[in-house]
Amino acid sequence: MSLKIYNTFSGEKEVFTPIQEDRVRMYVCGPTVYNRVHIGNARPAVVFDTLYRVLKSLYNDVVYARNITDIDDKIMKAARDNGEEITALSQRFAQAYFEDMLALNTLQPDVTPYATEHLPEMIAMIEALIEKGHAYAAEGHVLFAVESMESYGKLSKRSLDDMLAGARVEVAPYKKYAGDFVLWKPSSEEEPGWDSPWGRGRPGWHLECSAMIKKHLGETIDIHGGGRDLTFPHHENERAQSCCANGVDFVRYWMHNGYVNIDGEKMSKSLGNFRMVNDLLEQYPGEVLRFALLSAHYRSELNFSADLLDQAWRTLDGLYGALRETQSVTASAANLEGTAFTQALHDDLNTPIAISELHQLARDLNKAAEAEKPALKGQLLAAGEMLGILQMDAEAWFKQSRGGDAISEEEIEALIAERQQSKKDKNFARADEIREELKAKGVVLEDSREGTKWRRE
RNA sequence: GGCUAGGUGGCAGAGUGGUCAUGCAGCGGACUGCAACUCCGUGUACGCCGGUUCGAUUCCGACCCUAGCCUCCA
Repeated sequence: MSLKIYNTFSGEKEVFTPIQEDRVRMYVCGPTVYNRVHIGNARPAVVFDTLYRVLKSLYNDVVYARNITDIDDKIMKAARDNGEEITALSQRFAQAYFEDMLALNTLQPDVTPYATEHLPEMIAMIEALIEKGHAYAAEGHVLFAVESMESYGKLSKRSLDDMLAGARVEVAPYKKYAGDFVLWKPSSEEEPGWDSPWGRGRPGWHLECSAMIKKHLGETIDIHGGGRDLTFPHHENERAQSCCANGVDFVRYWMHNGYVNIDGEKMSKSLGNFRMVNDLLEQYPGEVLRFALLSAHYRSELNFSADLLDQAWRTLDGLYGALRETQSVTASAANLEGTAFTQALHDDLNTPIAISELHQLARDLNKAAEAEKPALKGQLLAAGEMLGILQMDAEAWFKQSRGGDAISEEEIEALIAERQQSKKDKNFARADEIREELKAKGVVLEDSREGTKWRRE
């Protein structure tokens, strides 16, 4: 048993070894709360939630932190546009985020730190950086001097020269070097701000994660995750701040998930081609969204479409079908250790392979002799739990609404009863008529020895 | 321009130097009053051109194409 993780820093798949035995500290970048989140934002939440489940199955002491960025220029702008208090707006969208993520069956992280609650820690970190010669104050700003760090750029694999050669940004006059980034910036009267040794102002974006990681997880953590687009500049800068301020290694394993694309293009707030989780949840169960996100390997790009979601839904139907057929079977406790399913997840979280094993388990369960069913059902449920799926009551899964104004359960049951009588009377014409009538309303009937089951589709 | 990924069957999506991914859809069969579910069977797939090799989708090189980062961004 050994978990392997692809480390962005080394560019290789590595055997995962925690700093301390049986103890793992993981941090994942959470949302900036100025908007509902889109499905692309949901991907890291789902991916690292799955990793969290795997880690918990392997280690006793796992702490997972995911932050809320509640101070940011975009939040300030949104609040101004709405004529709303910043805190009211950020709290509203933080709450919305929690609801969306809950719908995707993500477990609650152990720690959810807020940027605005860590100003003293951030200011202390800046002071340490200035003291050690890695930062300087200029015109109310404090900047990180990237040239002061020899390995700056190593995470994102770029050299300062390359970056400046391709730079499309005007260099602010207070910067000593074009690549320097902001640790602290001044706030005007109407802007939110905190008192600091450099005047009233607010922190740069990267600083909060550095400060919160140090406070909640320690100076060196095991895993730091987030979307691929955070590699640079966000994580590169976090790394610079933390390494230089603390003088020790910052992160052992850096993990980055690929994008969710729409029509082959990255989905992003700035492109305006995003699909909001909240909107999608009106048409699809959260479990379908989650499954769709796990259907590709986390480092691959995932092309998002209605077709993808429909396929995900049908696939889950198939898996739930096996559970529905064995509803009377009591699942026995399962040990997934050493199974192909577990091996797949331990191989850099290969969820597509893990899912293919789920299909194998479902097929085995469908074919199994009675005596073998409890064990197989237990395995299927345990594997599903590791992926955060298949935990719903199977009957309820098939009866849940699939959007639109649906026929009620009472009406369905009444028609099924009528059909049952028609069949008894050998009135198959009427029986078929009812089948067709229900099918037109999105209800499929399945006859079996035990009676008639139905599901929406 | 610099840097980084990637191009797999109708679709989604793994993987590998030499019988098989897997799923959805399709087709054939079993089952069924009819269906559905389920089960069984079924597919000339690996961007293009060279090279290495007994053998390459998998290794090497060139080329074409796509996406991403270099600016807020999961």
